[in-house]
Amino acid sequence: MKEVRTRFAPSPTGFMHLGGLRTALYNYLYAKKNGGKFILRIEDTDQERFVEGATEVIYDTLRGCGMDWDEGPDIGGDYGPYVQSDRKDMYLPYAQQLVEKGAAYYCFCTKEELDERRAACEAKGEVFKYDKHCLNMSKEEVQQKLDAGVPYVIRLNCPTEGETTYEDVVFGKLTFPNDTLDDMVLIKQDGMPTYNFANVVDDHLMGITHVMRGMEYLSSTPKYNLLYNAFGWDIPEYVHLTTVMRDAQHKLSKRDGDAYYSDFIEKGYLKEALINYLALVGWNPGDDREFFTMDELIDVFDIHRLNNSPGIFDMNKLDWMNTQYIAKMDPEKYLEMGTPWFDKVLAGKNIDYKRLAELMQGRTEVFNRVPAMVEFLAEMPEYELELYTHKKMKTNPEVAKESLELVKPVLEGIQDWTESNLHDAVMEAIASSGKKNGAVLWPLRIAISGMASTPGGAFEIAYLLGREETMARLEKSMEKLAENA
RNA sequence: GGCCCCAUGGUCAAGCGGUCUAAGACAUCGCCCUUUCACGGCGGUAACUCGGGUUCGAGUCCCGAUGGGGUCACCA
Repeated sequence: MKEVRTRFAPSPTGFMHLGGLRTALYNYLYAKKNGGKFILRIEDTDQERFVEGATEVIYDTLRGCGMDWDEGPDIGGDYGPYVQSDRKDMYLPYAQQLVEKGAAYYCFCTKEELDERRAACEAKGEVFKYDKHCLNMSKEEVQQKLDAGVPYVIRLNCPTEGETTYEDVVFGKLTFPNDTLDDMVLIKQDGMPTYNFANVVDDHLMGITHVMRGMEYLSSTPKYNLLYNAFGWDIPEYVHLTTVMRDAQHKLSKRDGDAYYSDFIEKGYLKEALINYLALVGWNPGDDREFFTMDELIDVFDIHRLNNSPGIFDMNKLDWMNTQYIAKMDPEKYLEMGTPWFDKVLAGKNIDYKRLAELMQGRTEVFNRVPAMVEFLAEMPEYELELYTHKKMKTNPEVAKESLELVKPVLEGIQDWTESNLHDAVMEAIASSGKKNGAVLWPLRIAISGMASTPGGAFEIAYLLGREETMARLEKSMEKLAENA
């Protein structure tokens, strides 16, 4: 059996779209699953779009996610170069070969002429298709123009009758009427190949066996096949992937800040969670498992379980999955990742980050939500007296006042300000007072945090705050209670 | 608009003619646990787009309608 060779062929835009990342992932998984090769090729035939540092973004993202390529621009390989602009001289001869075979032809129509004809067509509400105007030019006439240096493009000569059928792994048999096929340009006026042409030539030259790409290429694939056939090359297996959507009618988009890998990383999503979730949009293992490491994905990945209907990228589920990954991560790693987020609001506050991290790890959904959750430690927030009212805890401002009066001297008597000392002393006082735990602990926590919910109970918060700050906050809250009594 | 693709709960989805009075997960709701929140546990609400066929039998096959998406560049 032939070695499986897949490829990821992004154009360097400076950003990695999640849809693209998923395409890369599936290509990677399939290659690894079959002991094949995963190739990275940069498609930069459009010189006007060149973006500085864009290839690095691609490298960093793929490597960061654990998708190492076997051949690529930076590491080479037997089929290089792997950057299309470095291969630009390779394409014209292939196009000329097609012209000789009669499968393609020179076209001297100018852009302006074409635009005019296109506009006229649209005005009549018709679909514009190149009319093969230059197809029947005599050989001599063509040569004459070529010799005279008249600018030209080379076009594919598509059939106008019949239909083309091909097989796609996820969509099955696909049939297109030939009269909808446009004579696409193969070589542009500047001598560079078009994306479509370079793609076919490169895929063949690089021995790509499985072409996995977005389904937006579904309807141009018949033209690709025309090319393969004209050259007498083997047609690769096609695996068209559905679109990753934001909702039923929109793709993930740049505008909403939810399209790029970097957007998510900056918000504090873990790349492992992102990859894991992304793998599940449009594919499933056939059983109930949802958590996978890269190696596990390689193990279970099956190209035949790819879905053929578009999937919506569910932020809710991503959040949930991210929460799970964070909860399971190494505590030291959490501390390391969480520290910059703590620093945003707690820098210079002398808070025990290690303890804070322990308390926060199980409550963190996405790191960018961390600062808002811990900010109260830096400064006591303004709060409403209503916070003291909690039916289940059997407390209200009245009860709170009493409870705090009970607890204050106890706290003052604690020598060594540790959580367990705090706990033991206060619990003992509560027990001997005959009060309910909640009726004391809820008010205490409110009094020193000003928050309905905090990343820990009264003792944890008191510990984090330290003795001095805790007592200061407590006294202030007691005054507030007294004033409003 | 032409052509192409798609169609199970709010979302991801299992299902590949009978075992579907349709699995699981997220979200949502309720209860339990608990010094808050969260975690966790238990339970609930919630779907085969519609209409024709084919068949003894259809979520599963066919046709049509509807809805959604894609594509129609000397962009990739």
